Amino acid sequence: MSEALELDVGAAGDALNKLTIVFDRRRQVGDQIYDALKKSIVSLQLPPGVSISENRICRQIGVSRTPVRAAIIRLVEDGLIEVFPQKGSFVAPIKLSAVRNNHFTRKALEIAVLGRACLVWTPEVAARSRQILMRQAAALAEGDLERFHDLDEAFHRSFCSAAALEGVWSTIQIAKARVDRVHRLASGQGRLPLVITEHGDILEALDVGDAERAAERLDYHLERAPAIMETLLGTYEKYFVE
Amino acid sequence: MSEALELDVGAAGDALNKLTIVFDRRRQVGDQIYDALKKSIVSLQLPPGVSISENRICRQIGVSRTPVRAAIIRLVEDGLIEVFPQKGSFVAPIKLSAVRNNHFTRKALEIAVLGRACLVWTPEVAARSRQILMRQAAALAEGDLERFHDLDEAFHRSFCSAAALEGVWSTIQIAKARVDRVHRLASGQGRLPLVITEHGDILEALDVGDAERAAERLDYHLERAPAIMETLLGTYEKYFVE
DNA sequence: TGGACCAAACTTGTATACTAGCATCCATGT
DNA sequence: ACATGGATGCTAGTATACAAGTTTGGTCCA
Repeated sequence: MSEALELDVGAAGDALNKLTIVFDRRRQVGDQIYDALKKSIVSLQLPPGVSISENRICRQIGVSRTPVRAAIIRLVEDGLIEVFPQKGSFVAPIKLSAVRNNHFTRKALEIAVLGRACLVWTPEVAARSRQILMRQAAALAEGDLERFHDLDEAFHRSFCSAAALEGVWSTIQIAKARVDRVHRLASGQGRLPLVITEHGDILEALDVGDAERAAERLDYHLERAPAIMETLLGTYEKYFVE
Repeated sequence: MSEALELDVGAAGDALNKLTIVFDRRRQVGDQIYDALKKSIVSLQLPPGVSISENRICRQIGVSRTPVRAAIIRLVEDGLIEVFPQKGSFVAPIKLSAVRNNHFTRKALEIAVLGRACLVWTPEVAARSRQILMRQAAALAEGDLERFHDLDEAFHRSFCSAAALEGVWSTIQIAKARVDRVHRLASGQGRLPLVITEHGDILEALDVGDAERAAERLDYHLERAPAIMETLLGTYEKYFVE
């Protein structure tokens, strides 16, 4: 049993951003709010600076403040929301220093995982990654950006599965969440087809067992977003700090 | 203004574990409870399996359930507490798979950071790390284990400062928290003086600019705890799962 | 003595009420 | 006109009350 609710989260004076939450009574309310808010923030549907008033949100989706607060606590931990006691809670700006640090973190971990994956790279696991890549290409062709990003995540995650290091993914995911908004901004530049190409390059290197080249290709792939970021600083000045 | 309170957190039937919280009215209650609980869990003062009843804790330290819940939410995120709805909350057992994954994570990140630190290794930053090491040796000589572990953390963290990657430390810290209990168990084996030696080895390699050897020494240093863990599985069987 | 059942005492999840700090705006006084 | 002070309504932090499910322990009966 589930019901759809619509959440208006527009900041005063800003354009209204609508966030739809489909409630599933079996899952805890707090978890669902967390997922919905996180997705909206990472996808920039809730841009940096927007007010996340506990009262307004809980009124609009018809629950109490308690589960909303639980979700916000976790999002603060994720670095996606900033809370100023007695003043308000806001979608965190994109901190340049945090982007640098978490980009480093993500790259170091993904490259390390890739090294392990290369050691156990078999046609079976290769097929799994390649299938995700093909679905990602299809999503791009259909213009389904949300699915594109979901499959992008699945692709990178597949190396963790291959290396039997699934638990490392949760850490990568946290670092990734802190830099993903930059990727989203960068993806507005029509470079999405290159993502498919670069993913393919990584798989090719793995297929021939060239760990070094695979790592180099992954490095290159991940390094392009920060480079593009520099060019975005002017356009989206409001989103960034430091 | 602050006041000291004592918290009995003994599980039914177990020996009582006392946790003292010194409240500082300027800081938020939830944050202080989080710090206190985290420290007690990581230090094994609150061993795996112990019940963390929200009601009992909030009654004993004289606050409401709300800030206690806030702390628990964050500790769940850290993997240190498990919550079973309508059943109870307990100090999480040490999951072998999680230890493996987070050990991998921590090692990959610390080695990557060390590589960067080596590039900018100057006598000044070397002196900072070496001073921490000396204080750690002093803490060991005095038998102050708590300070020993605090300074151990400071030592590892100093490489992040040196590499201007302070933000990476927060990620390392999370992974570290998930494996630290193993280190604590292993430290009961009288190998603490070796920690000082190994830390010194890393600094020596950095001093001569040998990045590869520094990484190798760090790898060796971090790798010994999991090795010892195998021998502890029998003794502390109750603490582990999977 | 053993088993079944029920009640009471727990657990966490959620809702509501209250507190204290901060911002804004309007009224008042100079 | 301008500055100041205060009422008002916002914020998050904390406290309390209620709901719903689980465990436990004891009692009653066979």
